[in-house]
Amino acid sequence: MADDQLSRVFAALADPTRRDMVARLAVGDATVGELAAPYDVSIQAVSRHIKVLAEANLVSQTKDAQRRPCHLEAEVFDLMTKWIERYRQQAEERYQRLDAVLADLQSGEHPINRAHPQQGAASCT
Amino acid sequence: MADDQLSRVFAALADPTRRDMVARLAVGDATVGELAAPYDVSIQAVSRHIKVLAEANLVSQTKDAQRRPCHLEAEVFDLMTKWIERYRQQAEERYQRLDAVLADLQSGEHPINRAHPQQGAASCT
DNA sequence: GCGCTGCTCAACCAAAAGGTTGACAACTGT
DNA sequence: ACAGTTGTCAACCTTTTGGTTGAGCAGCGC
Repeated sequence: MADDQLSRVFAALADPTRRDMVARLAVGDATVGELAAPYDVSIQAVSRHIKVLAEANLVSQTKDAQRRPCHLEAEVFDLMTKWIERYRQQAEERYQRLDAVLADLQSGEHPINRAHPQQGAASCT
Repeated sequence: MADDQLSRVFAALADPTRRDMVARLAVGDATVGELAAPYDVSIQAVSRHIKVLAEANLVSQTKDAQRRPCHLEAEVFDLMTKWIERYRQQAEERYQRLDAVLADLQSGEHPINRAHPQQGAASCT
């Protein structure tokens, strides 16, 4: 995995166990032990999962005696959403442009030489 | 990596090279060779990156003579966005509920026994 | 002070990811 | 028909990941 923020976030969420933990933390903070309970892996393994989530800034841990309550940091989600939204929109726009071209062709105005705006030539703005 | 859809998508996007390819495909379809050009890895490596993206249903490939043009399938983004949105909202709601509790405490009405809706007890609906 | 609880660190292991090179399949164009 | 282009598959290697167990640190309660 590369060590940039976005890669860490995606990689952290690529594991179903970790996604599950995020889901649990969304309803309320929980200690390491509480988080570990539902799974039949060692508590050390869970501790490491949490570490991965923490390094992706998806959760933060505070101190409460021996306990280390975990808290979900929802802001990082924005980073992902922004990335996703960007390319989704771009792809959609491109799709609509394609539709326009096809419609144009149908109307028979410029019969040839417009169907292949090959790769990049279409990057308006 | 686990083999469920969501895991595959997140894992696929955890690699900056693959994210980069998605970005390029958002502006327009491209062949394997075209996609490989900017990177100084073998074309086989790129081919495999594409395979990963394809298995995550993020791209599809068609045939054009020897070429295999890649096309971005933006729909899968919805899957991620939905997952993210769900837990972001849940976390936000929880945050607001906490605010309400704090305000309640401030007003001095129920001074004790409401500050710890411990883990899960707060799961309304 | 001492033992228990809660968690993390370290060493180790198996499996997976990501890269390489070499072979080769499929299609083009002459 | 044959050479060249484009892409994939297979074998191999190294690094990372996710799990294990054992040791140990820190804080609480008695």
